[in-house]
Order: sequence, then structure tokens, then C-alpha cells
Amino acid sequence: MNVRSNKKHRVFETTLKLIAEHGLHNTPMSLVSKRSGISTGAIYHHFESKEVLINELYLFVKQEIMNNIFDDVTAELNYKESFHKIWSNYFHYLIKNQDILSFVEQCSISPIIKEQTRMEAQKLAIPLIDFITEGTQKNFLINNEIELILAIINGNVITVAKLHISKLLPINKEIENKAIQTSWKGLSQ
Amino acid sequence: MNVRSNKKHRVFETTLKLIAEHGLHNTPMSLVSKRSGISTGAIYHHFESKEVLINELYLFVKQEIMNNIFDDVTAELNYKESFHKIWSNYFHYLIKNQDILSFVEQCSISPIIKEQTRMEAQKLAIPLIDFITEGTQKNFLINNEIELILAIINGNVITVAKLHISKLLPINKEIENKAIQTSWKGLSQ
Amino acid sequence: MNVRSNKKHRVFETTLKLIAEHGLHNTPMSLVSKRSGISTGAIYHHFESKEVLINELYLFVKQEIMNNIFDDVTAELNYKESFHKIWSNYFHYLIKNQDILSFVEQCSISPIIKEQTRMEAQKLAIPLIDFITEGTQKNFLINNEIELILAIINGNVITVAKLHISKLLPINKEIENKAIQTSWKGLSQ
Amino acid sequence: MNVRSNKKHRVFETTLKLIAEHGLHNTPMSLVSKRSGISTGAIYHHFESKEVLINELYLFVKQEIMNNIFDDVTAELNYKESFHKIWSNYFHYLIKNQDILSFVEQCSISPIIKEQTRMEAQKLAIPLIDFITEGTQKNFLINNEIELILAIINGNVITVAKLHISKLLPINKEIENKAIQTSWKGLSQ
DNA sequence: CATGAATGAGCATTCATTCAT
DNA sequence: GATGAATGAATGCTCATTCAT
Repeated sequence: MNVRSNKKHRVFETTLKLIAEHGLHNTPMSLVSKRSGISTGAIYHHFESKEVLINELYLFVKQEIMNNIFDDVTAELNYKESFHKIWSNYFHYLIKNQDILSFVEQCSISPIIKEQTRMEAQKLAIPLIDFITEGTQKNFLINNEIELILAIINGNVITVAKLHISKLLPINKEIENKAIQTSWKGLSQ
Repeated sequence: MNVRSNKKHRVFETTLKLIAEHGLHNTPMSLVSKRSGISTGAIYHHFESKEVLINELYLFVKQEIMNNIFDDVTAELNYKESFHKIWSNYFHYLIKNQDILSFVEQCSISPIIKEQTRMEAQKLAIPLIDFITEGTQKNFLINNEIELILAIINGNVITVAKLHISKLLPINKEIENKAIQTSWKGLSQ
Repeated sequence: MNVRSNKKHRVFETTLKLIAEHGLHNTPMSLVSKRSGISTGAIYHHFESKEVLINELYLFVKQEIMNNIFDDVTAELNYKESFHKIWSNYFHYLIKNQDILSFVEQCSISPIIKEQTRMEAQKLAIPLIDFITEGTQKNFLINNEIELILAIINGNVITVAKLHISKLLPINKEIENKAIQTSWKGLSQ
Repeated sequence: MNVRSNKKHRVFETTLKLIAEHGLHNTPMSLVSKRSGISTGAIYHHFESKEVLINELYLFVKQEIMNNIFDDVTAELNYKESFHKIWSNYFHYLIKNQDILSFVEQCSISPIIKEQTRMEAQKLAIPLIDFITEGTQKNFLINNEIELILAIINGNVITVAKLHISKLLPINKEIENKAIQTSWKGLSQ
């Protein structure tokens, strides 16, 4: 990463942390500047506006998630095992990166994320869509619309991660496995 | 409803609409005042601060949801049929009240909602918890932690409602039934 | 004048003074607020934006000028005497209100004044246009386009007032009279 | 012109255009840099500050005007004809260089132009002052103060040029001649 | 000499909240 | 209780100027 993207990266990290801590509604640019050690002017050199920063950050974290969920999903695993691995990777990524979970959820339906951004974010999910498509074609998964299956898996992972974070039900390996079983049982043939 | 709660109600409705439209981060009290036709002074008479208003509204809509999801869930229905009915009621309530869905999701993990509020909201779900507890005790549902089952059902309904609203996949009766089947299949014994 | 317009009036006076002193480019709203003793919020309650404030002020001072230049122009005066009186009233108004002269001149060709405002300002000059029209119809003035005559008179008064203020040539009664003679001689038949 | 002054010249031209377009109050150095293709660093190498740039530009355009108004004013013309020619040259220069007219007028009374600059600008008018002095000495012009005559001529030309640009009264050759007659009639013996 | 990213004080404007009426 | 004008700290953003490369 060069100096330029390094700076963007620092702004991303700081913004993520602050929004998780103070909320989307309560994170001034001045605080992002102070905490990141980058002047407001420099931030605005990299991002046209706060809205653009948030939207770019949204795409960035969506990409980061995708970069992590296929870890150790090798050719040796069968479909069910791969499903299990991806679900688990995704889940552990979220609970290790609670700022990201918090940010993505605050944005999930907020008008701050523009239609264009949501469309681009959808494109980032293509590897996951391919995986699901494969599952339906080979009759591992029920023959539902791909978007529905994707949404349900995504929703399940996030739901369980939020449950863990809320401390209402700390998720240990056993409960995690139950949750994955529930997802798989609902969606498999 | 007396005059006082009538006014609170108007503030709630207006705030809900505005937050769905402009986002939690972008809904000034002055706009709530203008749109509701209630002076800022009067709003502050009913709500100590904006934060209090948001938190009270959060509890209000959570209650409203609960008030609607048991409609037509009568003694004549068996457990699976009741599950189906509740899921469907919840889903249709959300897509008929998209402002509520949008508001609840924007708040779902935001620090604007206080711990105390979340705990009270949890209490409102008792009828649903009872329904799930019954299901696990009578072995209609898998023997998972109640909180996990509740979270997964809740997550599924919201996920599918958001999918519908996003227009990525408009949900007709057929797809709705597939979604309910998926939930049931995952969670039932 | 009621309380409301009183406040607008105070903002006008302060802004006028500050723009004359610091220039159109260098007069922040915060200073207008501090000097007028009216909070920025209150200023923005009365004026949508700084641009709107400047444009309204422009119309206000144009009106003020018109309110003063027909003083003592009575039916007893003949046309030439009236011309002399108006010229003199206008001139003395400007040198007594140098802030107004400075402001009007800074705005005279600046894009800060909108087309709409210029059109409305033009309407305020109707009494003067009527006076010139009378002069051309009764052959006191040369048969030039009214707009040309108006512009030349206006330009002459402002030019001489600026000369006085610049201290390059302090204008006493004798020089003032010479200047008026020059205007009259150029424009009369 | 060497490389250095060439660059200054490009900055002048760009600044002029931008101030005419966006106003004295709304022309950032960054825009001057971008539009001129000269880095801000380089601009600050040639001009100590923005204020210095504006003041130098003011003198530059005043000089440019003077460089053009004596065109074709040859020994063969009599005084009145020379007066006519100068007036016309000045007028046509302004309407061909509306950016200059706009800039000079925005500066005309603004505190952005320093006393020192105004004094130097006055010196540039010496050829014109000589011409007027000659006119008064030879009794072609009325015996008024030179500064007054200069100011009135200058004011008349600018006034008529602004009238043309404002489109309130497009000035054709006929009207131009009327305007010149008015100036001459007012100022000649 | 030239560049243009970086700085940060300063700007226009907003908005939660108060309080005189 | 109700009103909404007023407050002024805080916000998003700009821009004159600097300085490392």
C-alpha cells in the first residue's frame, strides 16, 4: 500500500471505530481528524464529503468481509463443509471486527448509503453468489431464488454475531455449530 | 388516548417518517416540529431530549410490532400453523410499515439506544419467547437456546422484509412461503 | 417598525458598516453577529443565507437612496432647479452615508447580486425615470434614451462622491456646483 | 516577455476571468492554480500573498487600459476629435474586455486595494491628465479641477460600458456617439 | 525553481435546547 | 401548558499559505 492509500486506510479505521463507538449520527469529521492525526483538509483531499467517505468506507468493509470468508475453503472440502467453513469465517470475522459489524448494520438501511453504492456492494458478493448458485445447481441447496438464500445466510450470520455482541447469549463453539446447523438445515435439500 | 398521548403519538409518527426518509443522522428536531405541527417547546415538554425521544420511540415501535404479530393466531391452529401465521404477520407488518423497519434497523446496533432501553425492549418480546419456549418443550422446535431461536426468526423476517424493500427481490406469496419454510425447516425437529 | 424588522435593520446597519470597512470578500457572518449583538442563529432566522442577506441589503439601500433624493423637490422649483436639487440630495446622501456608497459600488457589478435583485432594484428607480422622462418630453433634456440619461446622472453623482471620499479632491459647495453644471450642461437641450 | 513574466501574465489572465465570473469574494487561489495550470507554490513564488496578487493585477489592468486608449490619437486630430477618439477607445476596450471592467469596478472602492496601490494607479493616468490639462489651458475644456474632469470622463465611460454589459441598453454606434456628445458638451467650453 | 499534498484557522450554516411571552 | 424566536456551540467544509520532495 502506498502513502496515499495508507492515509485513506487510517481514515477508514478511525471512522469505523468512532461510528461504532458514537454512532453514525454522532461522529463529526473533526473527531475523525483528531483521532486519525490527519488534518480535516487532508481528509477532504481524499474524500469529497463526509457522505462520500461513509459510502467508500461501506464498500471497503464489504470488500474486507469478502476477502476473509473464503479462507481455508479448499477443494478438499465437500459442499456442506464449505458452507460450514464460510459461515464460520464470516461469523468470526464479524465478532473479531465488531466495529465493522456495527458500522455495516447502522448503514444497512440508512439513506446515507446511496443506491449506486448499494449496487456496487452487491457486485462484491459475486463469489458468494457463485457458491450459492453452485449449491442450487448441484441440488445441495433448495431451489430458491439466489438472492433469498444469500440474504438468509447473511442475515443469520449477522443475527448470531449481534446476539453474541449484545451479551444476551455469548456464542461458544457449540452454539455456533447449532446456528450453522439451523442455517444449513433450512437451506439444504 | 388522551390529548397528551395523542401529541406524543403525532411526534412518534412524524419522527419515524423523517428518520426513514432522511436517516437517524439527519433528522433535526426543528423538522419534527414543523412536520408534526407541534412546537419544539411542546415536544420538549413531552420528551426530555432528542435521545429520550428516540429511545421512547424505539420501545413504542417494538410494542407496536408485538401488538400485531399474534393476530389470528387462535387456538384452532396447530404449532406449525401458528409459527407460519406469526412469521407472516410480522413480515406483512414490516412491509406495510417500512418506516418502522427502517427506524428499527438504523437503531438496531447504534449507541443511540441505551442499554436500559434494550433491556426493556427485550421484555416486550415475552409473548414470543413464551411461544418459542412452548415449541421447544413440546419438541416442535429444536432444543436450542431460546434467545438463539428468537434471534434467528427475528433476523429471518427482517432480512426478507429488507430484501423486498430493496427491490432486489420483490417477495410474492410464493416466495414468502418458501422463506417461511426455510425458517421452519431450520428450527423445527 | 416592529421588533422583527428592527432586528433585520440592525443586521443591515452592521453589515453595511463591516463591508465598507473590510470589504465584501472579508466580512464573515460571525463578525456581523458579534457586532450587531444578534446571534448567528437569529440572523439565519431572518435571512436564508449570506447571499440572501447581501441581496436584501442591496435592495434596502437602493430604496433608502430613493427615499432621500426627492427631499425639498417641490412644485415651486422649475425643472432645472429640481434637477439640481435631486443631484445635490443624492450626492449629500452618499457622502453622509459612505458605507452605503462603498457597499453599492462593491456590489455594482459583482456576481453576488443576482439578476432578480437587479431587476427589482431597477423598479425602485421609477420615480427618477419618471422625472427624466418628463424632462425629455418637455424638451428640458436631450432626446436620449432614458436609461442612458439615468445611468449618466447616476454615474456622475457616484463618481464625484467617490472623488470626495478618496480625498483626491474634497468637494466643497463650489466644486459641487461645477459638477452639477457639467451634468446639466451635458444632458440639457 | 520572459518565462517569468509570462507566468505572471497567465496568473493575471486567469484571476481576471475568475473574479469576473465568481466575484472577488469567491475566487480561491486553488482555482486560480487549477485553471491557470500553475501550481499554488509557483503562484506564491511570484506573489507574496493573494492580496498582493490582486493589487498587482489592479495596477496591471490600469496600465493595460492606458496602453490602449491613445490608439490612433494622432497629431492630425484636433482636440475635440482626440477627446472623441480617446473616449471611444476606452469604451471599446472595456466592452471587449468585460473581465477587466468587472474586476476594476469590484475593486474600485474595496478595501482590498491598498492606498499605496491607488496612488500608483493614479500615476498611470498621467498621459490622460496631461491631455485634460492641455484642454483646460487651451480653453477647449471648462476650467474645472483636473481631477474632477478626469473622474467625470472616466465615470461616464465606465457607466455607459456597464449599461451595455447589463443589457439594459445595448450601445450601438449611434448611442455611443450620443454618450460622447454628452460628455463633451458637459465638459467643453 | 516547481509541485501539490498537507495544514488548521476560519467560514457559512445547523440544530438541540431554552425561555420570555 | 404552548409557542417559536433566540441562542451559540458545534458541524461540515474551505482556502490562504507552507514546505517536503
